Amino acid sequence: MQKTPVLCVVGPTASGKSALAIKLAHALNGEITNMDSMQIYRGMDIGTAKPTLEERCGIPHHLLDIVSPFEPFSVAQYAALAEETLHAVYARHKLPILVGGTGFYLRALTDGLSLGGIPSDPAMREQIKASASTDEGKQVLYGKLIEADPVTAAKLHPNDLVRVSRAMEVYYLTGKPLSAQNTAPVPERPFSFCILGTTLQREKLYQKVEQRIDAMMESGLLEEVKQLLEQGVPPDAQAMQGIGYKELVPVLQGNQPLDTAITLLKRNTRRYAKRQWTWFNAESRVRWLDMDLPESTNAAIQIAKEFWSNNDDDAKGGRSAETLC
RNA sequence: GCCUUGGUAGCUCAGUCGGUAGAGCAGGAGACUGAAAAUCUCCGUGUCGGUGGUUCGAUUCCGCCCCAAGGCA
Repeated sequence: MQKTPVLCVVGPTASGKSALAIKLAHALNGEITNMDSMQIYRGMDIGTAKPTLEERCGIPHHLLDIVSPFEPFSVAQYAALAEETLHAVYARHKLPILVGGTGFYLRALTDGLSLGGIPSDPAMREQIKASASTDEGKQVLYGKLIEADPVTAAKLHPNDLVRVSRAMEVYYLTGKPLSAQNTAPVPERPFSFCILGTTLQREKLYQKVEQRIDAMMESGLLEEVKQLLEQGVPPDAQAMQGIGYKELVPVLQGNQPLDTAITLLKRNTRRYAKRQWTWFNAESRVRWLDMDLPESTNAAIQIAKEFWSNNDDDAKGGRSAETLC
């Protein structure tokens, strides 16, 4: 079976993924699919640095604005939607370009995580969360996991409430431990990936992060957060845990001075970038490009062209990078 | 010019009744199977301002010098 070629652009936040992706799409007749866990949400534009219509330059962008900020969302949902989208783009003889900084989503696609088919249960989560609201509660919960699923428990730290909770959730829902769920071998992937990583020197990236956040504030990030709250999006909604949102909510509630919140926002973004580096550095297939070097864009286009022509006989040369809007 | 108080980790500071030092923040490294921008783990050597002296031994006590803040002229 013919595999669907997928060009990926990954990397830490503010390293120039979106801009590079748009150039690649132009040069290679591609369409972009979002791989960012926050840009999927509607009404969250400034804080997620979602490319504006103008920035999209007429390139079709998929999987942006597909979820209401009231709704939770998961990797499994993402993987299903993304697979469908990537195949559909390819069926149109366009190059599918996957862009975003969510490493977990990438892995779900590249490795075909056997996610087990047990969706989350909000009520169950609520209950588990309540039971673990204290330190003792956490210990008790972890103790239960040791009994129910020692294999998973051994892999998790007792403090990692999110994962301990999920393991218990699966156990309560199915009566079977999480570690016994995903035993089927992962089928071969219907995709062939070429992964480009955009990066910058650390200091330069951190500088760009600062500038970007100042620019976001000027563009009305506070107003955006305010609107979400006014629409009734609860502050503990999954969407509101995004960087830029969770820091500004207390400001609007009058519990935090704005300058403190901005300092926190910048720090959290730096730490996020660091986590993204950690994730993508561990992914050996990534071909890194220093976006501070002017030749990187053309190098990316070269790599992409080669990849595209090796994977699709119909690959027609698109326009050159210089003819952008 | 004189007096006072400081000068210890990138920052704010603690401490050593003389046996070469430690918190918070910042930062660094890592993990990650349906919350992933989430969640979690681990990581603290620095001419203790400089220089002489006392001492077996000084970052700690004493002298002088430099720097900073405040006060008096």
